[in-house]
Amino acid sequence: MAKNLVIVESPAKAKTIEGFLGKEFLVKSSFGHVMDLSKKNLGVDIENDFVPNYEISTEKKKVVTELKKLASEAEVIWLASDEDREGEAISWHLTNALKLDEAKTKRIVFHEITKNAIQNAIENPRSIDKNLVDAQQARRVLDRLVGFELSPLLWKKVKPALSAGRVQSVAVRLIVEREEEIKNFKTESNFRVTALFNIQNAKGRSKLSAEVPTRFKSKEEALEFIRKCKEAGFSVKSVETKPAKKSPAAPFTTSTLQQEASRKLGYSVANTMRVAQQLYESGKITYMRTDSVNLSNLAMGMAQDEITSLYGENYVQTRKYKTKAKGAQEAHEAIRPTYLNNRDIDGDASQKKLYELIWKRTIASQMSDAILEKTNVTIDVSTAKKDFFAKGEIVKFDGFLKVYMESKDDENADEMAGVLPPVKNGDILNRLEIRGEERFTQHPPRYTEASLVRKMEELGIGRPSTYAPTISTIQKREYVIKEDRDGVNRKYHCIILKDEEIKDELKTEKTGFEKSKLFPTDIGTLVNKFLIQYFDNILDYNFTASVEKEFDEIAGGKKVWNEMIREFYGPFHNQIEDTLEKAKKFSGEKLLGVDPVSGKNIFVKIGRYGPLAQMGETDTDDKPKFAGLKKGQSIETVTLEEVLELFKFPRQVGAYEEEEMTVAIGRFGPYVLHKKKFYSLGKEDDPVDITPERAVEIIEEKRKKEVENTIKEFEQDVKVLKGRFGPYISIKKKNFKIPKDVNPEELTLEECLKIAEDPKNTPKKRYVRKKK
DNA sequence: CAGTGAGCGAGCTTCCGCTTGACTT
Repeated sequence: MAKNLVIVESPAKAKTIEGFLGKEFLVKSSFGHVMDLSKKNLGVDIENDFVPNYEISTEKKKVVTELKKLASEAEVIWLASDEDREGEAISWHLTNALKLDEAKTKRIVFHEITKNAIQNAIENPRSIDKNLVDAQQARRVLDRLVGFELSPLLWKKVKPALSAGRVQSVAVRLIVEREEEIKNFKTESNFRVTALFNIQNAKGRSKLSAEVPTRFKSKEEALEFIRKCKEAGFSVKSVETKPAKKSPAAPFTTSTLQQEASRKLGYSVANTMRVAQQLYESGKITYMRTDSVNLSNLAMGMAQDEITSLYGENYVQTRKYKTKAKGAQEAHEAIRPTYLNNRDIDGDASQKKLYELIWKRTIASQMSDAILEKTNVTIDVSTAKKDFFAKGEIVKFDGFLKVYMESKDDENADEMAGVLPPVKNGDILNRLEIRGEERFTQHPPRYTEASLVRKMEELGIGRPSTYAPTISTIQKREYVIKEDRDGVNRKYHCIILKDEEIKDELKTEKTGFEKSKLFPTDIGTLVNKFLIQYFDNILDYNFTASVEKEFDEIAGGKKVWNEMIREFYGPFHNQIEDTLEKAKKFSGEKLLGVDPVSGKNIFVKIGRYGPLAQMGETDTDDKPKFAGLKKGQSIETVTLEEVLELFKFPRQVGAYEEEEMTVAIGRFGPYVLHKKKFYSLGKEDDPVDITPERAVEIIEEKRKKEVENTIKEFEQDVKVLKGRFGPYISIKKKNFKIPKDVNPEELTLEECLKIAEDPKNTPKKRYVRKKK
């Protein structure tokens, strides 16, 4: 029996550490928090100093039982959860849940998983820092109070099953406000004049491209300048060179890994985390949920060796990076390969790609600066005051650029200047072509998942472990949708001077194309408007920062946690009560126009099931007619014509097999109804003008699929079917799983009925959210 | 998945952070 029980948060970490500690130590994991506020109710006793009602989380009962048993058998229990607010609380909850004897219990912390660090920790135990625990309790209780009082208010005033919280509501706000900025953005155009020159000097003949650094406000101004260029002579007025350097980016944190994997590999935030988890579990990288840019001395040594052997000593420049993130807790190392001499790994393609990215970023972070030389050439135009400029950049020493270059969100923000041909003062240039192109100002970019994470980190909102879940929550609640949008064609003017001729052309370019961007939905916009109107203090971008400051004071022993909560809750709860009383139902109703046939008003608004159109008033005797908006339509942009189309459903499209086919638009999109069965229309089908032939085709397609998915069919209501999770038995629309040792091909009717009777094969009545 | 929408009212939804598998129709 082991004398010592060490408890860490993650099982992968437990495995590693056990190797360092030897036989006397058993290392186990708590799998994160084991206790949390009661899920059934508020979980906080408002009347009684906000005493939290903690429960052992249902999914943690098993591990708690096991740890309790092991703890009772051990002589010393070492609580080795992370050294941050949450980690301290985990240790404290463990002492309570496992009923640990204080005399036998020691709290230890380490920042890196090395033998030295861990042995050092064992030699320097401490006790649980109750102030830090209290800071966590304040954080937890505040989030619960905000979430569980705001959400029910939304159910009453806006729509059921909505949610609000300190983090998610601000994330939605960012996206809604960015969309407003874009809507209000006035595009302006100006003219950019560029030139291509021929240059002949002692060093030979070459080409040089240059541009006028200031833009021309109008076509006339650009044209006037280009006319002058037609008669002008061009010569080099000055050549300036100056040294410059570039430094590598810091090693990855969760947030920067998500951003780079998104830009360079096109991964979603959730995908990045899934793949990183796999790499972590197989021991290939260090922990992937971290806000630290710090590398251990061990890692820096490994990097130094690897860089020396691959590129030579002059490429090594070890560096310690400092975090810039607000509220960083730095309980872990930066994300890096466990062994830096492994340049590639075994694994699937996505693991290999992500690993390579992490390897490059880590190695580059310990490499020399790149030494550059920047050159600016000014070209005089003999007939005009304005000059042309050419910018060049040469790499004198590549340094870290040999391995890795961080990418940017805005691809054309910083165009890499190329290499310039050799030029000197007084060189004469011959113009080949001069162009004046109309350019447009651009609205601020929409957020991607990854750029939203970066913004949240900048505001100190959310933690590495919650970035991905938060982004998924706001999409699940349908506050925000991630999608592509087609661009539109835009005409622009282009003036070209070639030889002695000036041409004015009208060209076309595609603009506004969006790929995997976050757009607010009608519901997101409405909920945000409601929250801003009544709870601007909670939605304030600085709310988290200001409560964090108070949590720090609690952690420092300068404040008592439930007094802080009391000061917050009093006014907050009054706000809730006030809003409950004063705010009317918030539906975002908008009068769109009048139905030309009936003369009734047509409104659009948010209903119980989402955006809808309404014909007629609700407060008259005549019942109004309703129609849900189609997917992709929005209250903001839908037109009267489009809404009138919606009221044409359900419509008959003809008969098939002597029964009517009806097309309508339901909760899950347009469908054909035939013999009481539903057939969803395809993406390319337009329900307005679908032909009877196409409707029949859709019906037949689905029937064919059903046949393909049927393994066996007994009586009409007893079937063995192929599903998403393998074969199953369907009896009168109820589904039953097939035991593993049964071959579904060989099932008989009696066996099926018998399986259906066995209670362990019946589907669990688990609550499943209807929203995807 | 299920094809609604007024109003009535029962009974449901909900937060953030720390961790992974078990399980789904």
